[in-house]
Amino acid sequence: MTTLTYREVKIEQIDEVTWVIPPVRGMRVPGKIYASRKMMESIIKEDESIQQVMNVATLPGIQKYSIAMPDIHWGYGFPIGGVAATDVEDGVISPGGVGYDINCGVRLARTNLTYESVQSRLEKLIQTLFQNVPTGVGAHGALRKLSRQEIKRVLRDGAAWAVEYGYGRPEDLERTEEQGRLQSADPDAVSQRAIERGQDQVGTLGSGNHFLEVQVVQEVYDQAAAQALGLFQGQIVVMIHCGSRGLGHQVCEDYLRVLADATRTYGIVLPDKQLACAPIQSREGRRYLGAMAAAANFAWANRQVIMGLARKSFMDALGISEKELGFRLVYDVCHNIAKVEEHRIDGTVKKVCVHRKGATRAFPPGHPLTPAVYRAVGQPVLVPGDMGRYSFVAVGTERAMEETFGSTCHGAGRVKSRHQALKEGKGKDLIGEMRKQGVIVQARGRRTVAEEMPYAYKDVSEVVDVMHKAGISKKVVRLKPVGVIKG
DNA sequence: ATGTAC
Repeated sequence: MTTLTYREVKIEQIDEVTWVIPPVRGMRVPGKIYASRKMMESIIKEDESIQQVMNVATLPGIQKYSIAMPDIHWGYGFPIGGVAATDVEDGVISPGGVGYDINCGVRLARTNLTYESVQSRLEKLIQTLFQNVPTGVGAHGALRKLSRQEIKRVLRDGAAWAVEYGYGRPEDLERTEEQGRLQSADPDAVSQRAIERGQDQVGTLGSGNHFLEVQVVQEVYDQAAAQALGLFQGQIVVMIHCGSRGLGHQVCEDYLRVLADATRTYGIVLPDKQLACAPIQSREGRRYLGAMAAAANFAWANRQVIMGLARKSFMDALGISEKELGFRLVYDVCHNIAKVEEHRIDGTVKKVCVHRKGATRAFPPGHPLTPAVYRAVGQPVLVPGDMGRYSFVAVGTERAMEETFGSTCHGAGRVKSRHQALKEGKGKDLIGEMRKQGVIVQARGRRTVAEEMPYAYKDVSEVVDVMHKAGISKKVVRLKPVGVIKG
């Protein structure tokens, strides 16, 4: 074991994949980072994210540790790949701890199909998906434009709204984190402008790192868990990664302003303005939590509708029945959210507000919030990688409850900036290169493809392996993309 | 992430 120095602070390695930052300069708790030594060295060099872990540790009411996953990188105020739990009674809530894309998340659907059986018709399938699921920054028009009243129902009911309209089955809800609906949602706390932005965007994918991928189960690490999740080697599955679109973005923007004022009102002293926050029990704090929950519900409805569009695309493109297809939700996780949960701290169960920003809930086998169908194996964890290599499915553990407020990593993390990736991708036939590697890509813009190419990302397997070694989440399967639609 | 700047 060893130490590394960051801005004159000695970061101590406590085991192969865990590092602790001592509480210095106003930190109320230590920092804890999961990473290999190699990763840790590059994290220290790369950006401000270690400083952000330390900044988060100064927040009023923070419990145990300011935590970061191996896919940590710089974000607005809080690092992306960070977890912070604050005491519900005397702690704060911060929009920076959730991020702009409220309930950005991932959903995985399984099918009865094998790669072998669809390989020759894959081109048509990807084209059909691209036609049916609107992609791109301003993507709109998957459904008729919804009235303001209807959007309020989306904000209140989440995924259940979409199921009611035929974009899924009631059992999908049992396989969605929080059953696809936070009851604390307060649609009246969402601005008129945010609602207007959402009216035409339910069922749209968006841009950036958002995607819909047709993938193949490439390797099974845990046969029993894979079977419980309905997964098998060679199987075709669909991964959907997107969030709350313009509506969630507007909610974040609106409340950053509100909470910047609240920070002053309540006399909270912060090392960085971007950590703007308010006591959870304050009027401003409660209102943000209500609006955030409403935006989270919008994101669940969005992913549920997209899944419905994908199901229909499969049936149409392949000319098969619903029964032959066997399209079923495996699970849907949030990557960007703050939620009130119960956790054991110093031997007593306490209500805390867990901010997960670029982190995944990873509840263990037996936990009451792990769906009954997965109670024996643990809550599924979905970790997208890059569009060329692979993504992972894992499950949560008891260790996660003890050490990370039931949380694990969420993705690969960038290794190159968007700008740098764009520069290097210029003049290259990136889509052609992907095709040679067996991945059909359909995208709205060439720029997004360049920004999102595999070389722009770290190897997600290294990230997942760190969390596996730490015992926080357990690998179940690896998924290889064969078709991608993007913004 | 985002009607990529009110």
